Amino acid sequence: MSQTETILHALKEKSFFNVCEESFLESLAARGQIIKATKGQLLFVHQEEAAFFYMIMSGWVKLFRETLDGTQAVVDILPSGHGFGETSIFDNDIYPYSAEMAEPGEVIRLPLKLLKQEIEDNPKLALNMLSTMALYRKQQDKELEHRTLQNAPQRIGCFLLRLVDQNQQGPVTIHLPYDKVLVASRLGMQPETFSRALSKLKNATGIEVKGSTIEMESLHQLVSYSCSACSSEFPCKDLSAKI
Amino acid sequence: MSQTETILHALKEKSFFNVCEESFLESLAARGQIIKATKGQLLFVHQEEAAFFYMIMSGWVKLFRETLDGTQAVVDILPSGHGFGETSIFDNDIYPYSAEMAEPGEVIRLPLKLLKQEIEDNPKLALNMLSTMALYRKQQDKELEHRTLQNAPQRIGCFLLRLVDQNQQGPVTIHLPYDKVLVASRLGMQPETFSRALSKLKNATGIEVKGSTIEMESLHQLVSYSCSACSSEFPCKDLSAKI
DNA sequence: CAGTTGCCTTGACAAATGTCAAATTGTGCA
DNA sequence: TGCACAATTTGACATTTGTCAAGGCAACTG
Repeated sequence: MSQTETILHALKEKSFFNVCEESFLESLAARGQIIKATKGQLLFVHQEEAAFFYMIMSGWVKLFRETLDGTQAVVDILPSGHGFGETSIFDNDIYPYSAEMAEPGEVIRLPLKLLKQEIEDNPKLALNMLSTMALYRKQQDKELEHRTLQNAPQRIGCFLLRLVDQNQQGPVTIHLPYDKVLVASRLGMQPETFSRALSKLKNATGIEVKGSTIEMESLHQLVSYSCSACSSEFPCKDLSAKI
Repeated sequence: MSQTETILHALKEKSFFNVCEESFLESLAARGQIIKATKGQLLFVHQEEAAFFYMIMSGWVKLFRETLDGTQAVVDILPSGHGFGETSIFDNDIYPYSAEMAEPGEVIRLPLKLLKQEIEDNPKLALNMLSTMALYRKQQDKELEHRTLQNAPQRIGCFLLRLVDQNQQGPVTIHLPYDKVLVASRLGMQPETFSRALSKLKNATGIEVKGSTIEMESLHQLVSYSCSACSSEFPCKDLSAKI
């Protein structure tokens, strides 16, 4: 399969684009590039002029901002299937954060101008984008709430719950999707705090921690520990916002 | 002026609606209500079905969520001129937070269905809404960043800077727009922490604090203290996102 | 297999923030 | 004016989180 065909295939998989003509997707795919990126590779930098938006084929992407002295605030860590960088269309074509590969993988790079034009020309796509942004906004609101209401062990518990099918009964095994250091930054805490908070969570809920694998009798233990400090009842209905 | 005329006038003032036909605004206004609300009055509750969106005529509105035990997380505190509740259109017609008057005032209540229909029918309005949401999202991202990178005194300094014209030279006087308790909650800290953090800020930057009035020789003192722990350089270009 | 490296954990301590109670100040009203 | 009430500040202390340094563990390399 040619690179363009691969991209076209990926675009068609996204329900976000299911309101677009085939011809548009073809011209978009023709102008796209697949980028194989190593761990830590920078994709773009905060405040830079935004010429592309991205879709993740594999690996994890960290979105972050940093101060002059290099301290980072992680905005999000996105999995395969997600898109990012597209909001710059409505923000003066400036990236609102930096992006780098947190785990090696491949991303598709697509010209933002084409998407912008299509959103202006195709009202249905604009509506899709509104839905996407509303969902993402809700998630970020919840993130902020968690930083206010939940302490470190509770945030970890909530993070774990979001990794699994929340309706499953009985024993559960969870694998951390990436480095503990990265999880820590994702949750807005230091690696040391993460390590200690995970121990506390273990003592409080009886979960088993072996390296990056976590096991428990049932989700219930985590739920009562973490969700009590959250405004949403379990099960959490928030899905991931995807482009 | 009749109530409907008052509402129509308010709608026409918003650039958000400048892409709409007069006839739409008239029918929207005809279905609107002006609500005079006392301090603390609840406008709607988190998770409730969303039938209306709102525009603030006067007073301040607090958006928040709370856990079962009543602990609150303040999402935002909005000034006169702002709209809220409209994102429910893209979120299953459910309010993503509760809203109450933080200071007495008047709000306009408008049927969400009409707006929803118009956004679906009028692509330009959809684009306006995308811009609004992108701006709001950026602000919330920055809020999250601040909670991560700035300590309490720095967050207060940043809050103060956002209250004034950032380009003015020389002496500056700032009035806190609402209760210190409310400012504290807006910044995600306890009232006691706010009080002490304000003292620290005073010692660190030499600002003068008299009740809810704050004076300083120049903004520069605040800038170097607060903006060093932020990813954006001063002056901050972020305006308020308004419907 | 030993050495190296990176990731993670632990200890010791410091700093920031929260909690509870009490003191103080400010404000509106009788 | 002076009381009553709300808002704010302060003190004392607990808890949480950060910081720096050291140690342990596991994977990788030569």
